[in-house]
Formats: sequence, C-alpha cells, structure tokens
Amino acid sequence: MKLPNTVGNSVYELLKRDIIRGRLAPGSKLKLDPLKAQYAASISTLRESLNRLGSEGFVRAEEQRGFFVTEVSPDDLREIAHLRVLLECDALRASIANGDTEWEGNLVAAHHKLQLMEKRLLEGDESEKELWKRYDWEFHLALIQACNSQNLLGLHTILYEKYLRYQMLVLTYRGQEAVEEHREMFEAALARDAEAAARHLKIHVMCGLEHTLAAMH
Amino acid sequence: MKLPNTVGNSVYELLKRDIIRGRLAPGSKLKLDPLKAQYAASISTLRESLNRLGSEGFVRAEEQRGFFVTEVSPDDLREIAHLRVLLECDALRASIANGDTEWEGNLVAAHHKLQLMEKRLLEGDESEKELWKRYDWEFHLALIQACNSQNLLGLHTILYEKYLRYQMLVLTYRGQEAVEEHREMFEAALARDAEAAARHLKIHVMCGLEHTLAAMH
DNA sequence: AAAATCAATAATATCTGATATTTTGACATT
DNA sequence: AATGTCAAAATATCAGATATTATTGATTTT
Repeated sequence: MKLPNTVGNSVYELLKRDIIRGRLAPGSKLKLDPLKAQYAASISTLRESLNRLGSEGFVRAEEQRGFFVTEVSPDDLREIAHLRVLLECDALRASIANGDTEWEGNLVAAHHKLQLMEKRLLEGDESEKELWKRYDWEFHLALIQACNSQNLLGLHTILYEKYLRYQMLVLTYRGQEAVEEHREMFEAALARDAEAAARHLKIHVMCGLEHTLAAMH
Repeated sequence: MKLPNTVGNSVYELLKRDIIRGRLAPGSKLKLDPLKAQYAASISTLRESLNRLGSEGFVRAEEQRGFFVTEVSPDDLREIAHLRVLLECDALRASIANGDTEWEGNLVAAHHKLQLMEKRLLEGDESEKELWKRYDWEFHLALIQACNSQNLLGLHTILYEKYLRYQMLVLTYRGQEAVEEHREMFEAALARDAEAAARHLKIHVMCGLEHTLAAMH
C-alpha cells in the first residue's frame, strides 16, 4: 500500500491518477517533453512508467509514434463491467467462504465509513467526492479481501480502476440506489449468503454500467 | 501479432520467453549489467521491458533492489488455473454464442493442426515440442476468439502464459488424456453446446493443474 | 564463536545529452 | 482533392555521469 518512494513509482501513480480522473483526456497524446516538465522526471523514468501503464491498459503505446491515453468507448466499458462482475463475484463467493472474524471486522468498518459518507453526499455535501470514492473502493476491497488469491485481487484492482475512470468521466452518480445496493451486499456477506451477495453485486455493477452508458449519451 | 520491430519490444518478448521457458529460473536476480550483454540492449531499454513484465507479473520489481524473476509456488499455480478456468470458460460461452462461419473455419483448422501434432507426439516424436505448444495455444485461442471482448482476450493471454510457464518448468505432459479433452471441447464447440464445451474446458485445465502439481512434488 | 560495526564495493535509480530513425505538417505540384 | 517533397518535431535508443542504497568482507566487540 505504500509505493511512491521512488521517482518512477510516484510518476506512475500520478499519471494513472490523472488518467483515471480525466485530467488527461482519453485519446490524447502523451508527448515526452511536456510530460517531463509536468511530472518533473527524466524521459527514461517517464518511459518506464508509461510502459507499465501500457501493460495495464491505461496507456496505448504505438510503435515509433509514442504514447496515448487509452480511448474510451461504450463497448470497452461493457467489457470492463462484465469482467468486473465475473471476477468480483467469484472473489466475493470465495471471500464469504473463507472470511474470518478479522475479515468481518474490516468489512463492518468499511461499510460504516462508506455509509456515513453516502449519507452526507445525499444531503448535498459534495465537497468530498474524492474521499467518497476511496471509501467505495475500500468497501468493495474489504468484501473480497478474504478470497485468498493475490492474482485475483490484482486483476480486480485494475478492472475497478478502469471502471472508475468511466464514472469519473461522466461525473454523475446514482445516489440512493447505490446506497441500498451496498447495504444489501453488506448484509448478505455478513449472513454468509454468497449467492445473494453475488446477485446484489452483479446488480450493483450492471446498474452502474447502465447509468454511466446513459450519461455518455 | 507482429511486435518485435523495436528493440524494446523484442527484448520484452525475449525476456518473457526466457522466463516462460524456464531459461531464467524463478526467483533469480535480473542484474542489469549482465542482461545488457545478454540481450544486447541499453539499460534504459531493458528497464522499460522489465517494467512491462513487472506489471504483468512475470517479474517482481523490488524497490531499490532491482528485478527478479517471479517465484513459483503451488498456491500461485492453483490461483492461475482457477482464473484461467473462470475467464476462458466465460470467453468460450460467449464465443460459441457469437461465432460465425469464419470462426468455425479457423477452429477446425486449429484443431486439425493440433491433433496432427499430438499424434506425432504420441508416437514418440518429441522433436517439435515448441511447435506443439504453439498449436495448443492457437487452438485455445481459436475457441475463444469470437468472444467479442479485447479486454477478456488480453487477460486470458497473460494467464495462459503464466500457466504455460509451470508446464514448461515440470517438463512432463499428459498425452492421450489431453488429446481427448481437446477433441471433446472441439466437438462441443462446433455443436454449439456451450455448457458441454465449458465443462470439458474446466476438466482440461483442472486435470492439467493436478498433473503439474504432482510433478512439482 | 556469534553479533555488531563499518568501510569498500557493487548495483540501482535517475538524469543529461547525443544520435539515428520516423513521423508530422507545411508547401508545392499535379 | 490527391500526391510528392522537405524541414521540423518527436521517438527510440544508447552511453556516460552522479547520488543513493545494498551487499560484502574485514574488523571489532560482546
């Protein structure tokens, strides 16, 4: 969880963050000289980070033509949502099967924080959307944390981030519905009802997908 | 399908190949100076490739301590096999639902080539194991090619390669059983029986897993 | 002898600057 | 409008320099 000690790591994190937040627009060219100034790193270091992001699909590297922010499209979003459901439901089932008291504790805490934040958002306080997204992530992560597969958690993280980028791009969110989906997942998970939890998770992601697709017009 | 035009790409391909084939042993240190000589590339270019491989999980990058070939373990192999089943079965179902005549044609061709090669292997001609593995890959790819998700195909490729590394490390394979599993998948796919095809695929991967785990002793 | 200390060595992370090659964009020609 | 030409811009790659961090081996301490 602590990465940005080295210059390369922090440039990587910053670039990824700027892509996800939409500060670097989909499709835009990532010219090395300007980036060098923007991110205060040498070309070599920048290229290392861009190569990492290329492997993960946030950046597209085109032979001899440099780097571009990966484009967005409704189809790509559908693919990502579908994969997220596939992986996250599987991880959720495993997590519910394996989770111990520690897992339950973290889950209760994560849901509590998220739910408090959602209450404030519904009351109109949009000042902390950044924090809200972090709590959303921590809740979803807490749900699947006990799945016992580093490989699965790693893939899921990237999919979550890609999905998140689309949400950030349309800048609109769903409010009450999503709050209740979170609660239903939470309760089903605590009750160790894996099928119900997975069902609610699927609904949660799919409704988010429709909402985002609609906002993309 | 044609990548190694630039030095960086071909170093990346070579390194990955050497890791998968076990020529670079799991856990071994990837010192930059020796690599520089071995792969005839500058340190900057090498580091770019190593960063890509790090993102994909073939290499582990440790802060301030350089790069290492990712370790292997039975648990890691189990995770990878499980994920491969999850993704490849999903892709197979979608592919069977979407596949057109073109898809069928490629599938028939791929299975034919694989099956010819397997016959020769069973007769004791082990001279072309390299080619056999390519045909195996092309067959599995042909099965899921029509799944209509670049994201899914991309993730699957990496999982297949990781799984392959374990098979190469134990250097022993299954023969007749695997041949029949391939045939059953093939026939079910052509008959558009998605459930049967997925079932056989799952068996295929899981039996391969047990076989490899046993050989790891 | 085991553990701790510390200097010498090795290796990494990073940056700068140089070169060859390729792409891009402007301009001219057809 | 399509094509061809050419200079400017950008990328890919490399070598070499520096600062920082790790590793190793010798020396001292317990």
